[in-house]
Amino acid sequence: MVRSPCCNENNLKKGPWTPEEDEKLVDHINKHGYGNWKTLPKSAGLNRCGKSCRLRWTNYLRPDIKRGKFSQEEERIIINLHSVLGNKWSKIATHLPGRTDNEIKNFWNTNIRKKLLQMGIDPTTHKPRTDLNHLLSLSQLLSTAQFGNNLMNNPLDNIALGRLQTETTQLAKIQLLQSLLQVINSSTLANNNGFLGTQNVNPFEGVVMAPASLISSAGLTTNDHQAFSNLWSSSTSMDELLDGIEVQDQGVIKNVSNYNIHQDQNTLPPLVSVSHETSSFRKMEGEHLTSSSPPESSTIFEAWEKLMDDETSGSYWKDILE
DNA sequence: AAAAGCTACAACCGCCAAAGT
DNA sequence: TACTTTGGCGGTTGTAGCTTT
Repeated sequence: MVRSPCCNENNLKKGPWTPEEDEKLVDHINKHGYGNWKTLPKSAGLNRCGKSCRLRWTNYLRPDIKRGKFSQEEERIIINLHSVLGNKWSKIATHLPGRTDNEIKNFWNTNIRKKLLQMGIDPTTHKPRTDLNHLLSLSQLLSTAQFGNNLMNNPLDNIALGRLQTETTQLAKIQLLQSLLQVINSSTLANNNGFLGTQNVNPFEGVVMAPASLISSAGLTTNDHQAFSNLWSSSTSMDELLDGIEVQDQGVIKNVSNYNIHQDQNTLPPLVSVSHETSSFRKMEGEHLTSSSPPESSTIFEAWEKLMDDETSGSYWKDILE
């Protein structure tokens, strides 16, 4: 049986609610409660369907609704719960007093989802994105890097082109690094925002989880993961970090320095503690986090932005862009 | 100053499950 | 047991207000 939408019955009003309608609804519910939504509009003197009244009440007029911006704590809770529950907005809402499922859903779609996508995280699975669009950006930057390198083989090569090549390669190198950071960040986000509260995780878990095509196109081998891990934790500045990465002719990572540490080939790549006493992540996040407190989600989201704001790396970017 | 584009959010739609008859 | 009603949920749309060009 196909039912016609209730709001189409008897030319009932649709669209935005007026203050007068709100007042009628609130007055009626305050006096009589809301036992039957079907009959409520008529007895309240509203030309609306019961469903519309219920939505208006539960999503907007209810006295216990908390309005205003979501706090970072609320944002963290939403991400945590979403990673477990998925798009079960009503269930998520039960953990956030005063917030409605609709409000949380909107907040997710307009804010969190975009942030996760920008970080290279699939908002559905909470894992590094494997879709074509994301990989496309990587392949594009690899092409750019290759373009820069091809100039070197051109007989018309000159000083200007050489400079262009150097800068293009450098930019590609940074962008490759950014892609890696996205993967690493997303892994760290998943680990730290999960319920496990893991203190010691391998930041390269995400790299392992990343699509093989991305890894191979970036020229990363297992040894590179290890080397990059070492380089990452030992670098004290963006320059130092970038200096450790050598880009190959084809624009892929040719070599990552700092192979000297952990060269026991019979062991797995070393875990890098996210306590970050010595890591660049720690440096990026500043000193406001204690090693015992779990990192806030905001710091994960903002990690790259902070890296860009960093005096050294920020000017580095500025130089490149200029 | 105006048009176009973007963002946030209220509201609607259609489906589903539980309760009622 | 079958059918109907009702409430709830998640996806989607419409639009007001803001920002950018």
